[in-house]
Amino acid sequence: MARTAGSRATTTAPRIRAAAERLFARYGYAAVSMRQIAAEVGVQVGALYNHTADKQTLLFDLMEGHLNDLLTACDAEAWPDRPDAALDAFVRFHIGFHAERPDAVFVAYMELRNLNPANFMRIEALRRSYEDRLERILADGHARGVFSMADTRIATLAVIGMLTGVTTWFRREGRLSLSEIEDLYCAMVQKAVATK
Amino acid sequence: MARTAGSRATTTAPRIRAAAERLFARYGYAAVSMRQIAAEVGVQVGALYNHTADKQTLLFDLMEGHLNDLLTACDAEAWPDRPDAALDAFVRFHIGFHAERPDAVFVAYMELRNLNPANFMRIEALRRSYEDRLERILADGHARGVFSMADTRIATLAVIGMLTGVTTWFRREGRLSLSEIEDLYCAMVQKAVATK
DNA sequence: CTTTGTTCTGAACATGCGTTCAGATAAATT
DNA sequence: AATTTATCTGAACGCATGTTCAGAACAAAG
Repeated sequence: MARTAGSRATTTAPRIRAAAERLFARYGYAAVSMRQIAAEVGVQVGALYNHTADKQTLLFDLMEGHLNDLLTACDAEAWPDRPDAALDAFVRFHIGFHAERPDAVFVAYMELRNLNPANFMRIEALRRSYEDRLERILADGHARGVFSMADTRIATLAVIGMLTGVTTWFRREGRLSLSEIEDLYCAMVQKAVATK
Repeated sequence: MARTAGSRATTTAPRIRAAAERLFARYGYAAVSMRQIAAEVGVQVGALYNHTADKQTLLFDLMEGHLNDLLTACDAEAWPDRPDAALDAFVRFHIGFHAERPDAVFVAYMELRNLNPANFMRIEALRRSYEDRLERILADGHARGVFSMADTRIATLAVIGMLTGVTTWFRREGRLSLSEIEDLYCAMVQKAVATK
């Protein structure tokens, strides 16, 4: 037997990515073998190499894809002009976007050390670019006297950290709905950076 | 050749743990081999098994040791009675303690998925126990009318997330000193949970 | 219906893995 | 000084790893 009926790259390639994302998120990049990914897709190991150069590239493509999706979705939002409204929008966007793709988020945040230096730098640049969008909102609010924080960069990191934490414990069946959680975080973030 | 001069368990065992912690933090548990750890210690692979049952136990012992240190240090602090002062103390304690041992923190937060279920439950219980110490401060402040947050549990998770984020970017040679960072976070955390 | 190009299988490659163990050597105890 | 115990070396175990490749099977194009 060789090639089976109905096999096509446009089908197989995304299935490989999906399987890799699931497995990397669950067990970690280094702990997952190409054979496990192949088995999940229902294909022999060798076939993977028709769709990816190697395991490292597979990881990088997942991360880059996720961060590109994030930036694209972020730029597609309708951002209010008022800084406090924009900050609310950012909090809701971040929590919502991340809650929808926990596996991608997990991989993008946990597997950085498994990237080679060149790939690491590219991913870091994308992440920094995302953080900058929040930093701009905070800096704008500060300039217009709506927010008051001693250090805008640290405030950015603090808010990102606070929001990203949600991904580690949020469960759809949990006590609170996503929009309730968004409300709570909006309130806390606003107070944290508000003018006294 | 066999056993070399000056070899003793009281020396070797901690060196194994230290090497494992460093390597696990840098490359991840699954990506590090027992042979790498042995080479770092300056010993043959087989010798590791005089000091640890297996690789999994080595990981678990590192995590458990770190969390026990954390809880012990936390309980040894002199906690002010006033909730706002206690919260400040917690912020400073958390940031300071974690900044001193970045490798242990990294391992304890990133390698949870490499624990077997029984070990995972024990580590999670320790972590939850630490979170409870913050939650008690917040709940106390809420009861005494000093703090005001819609949901104490979520506020706990938000603060922990915010503080833990520091570990991912803090560098001793960075723009701000640790105590400056503690000051900034104290201010933001206090505002986030303050009565309006 | 033949040709062309794509995508698969199945097997192989060298290398590395966690773990075990017999035997050697050093330290501790008597 | 002799004996016991702890700790190490060096080699081996079976198995898994990422990657490659020849050849087979399919889909699409002419």
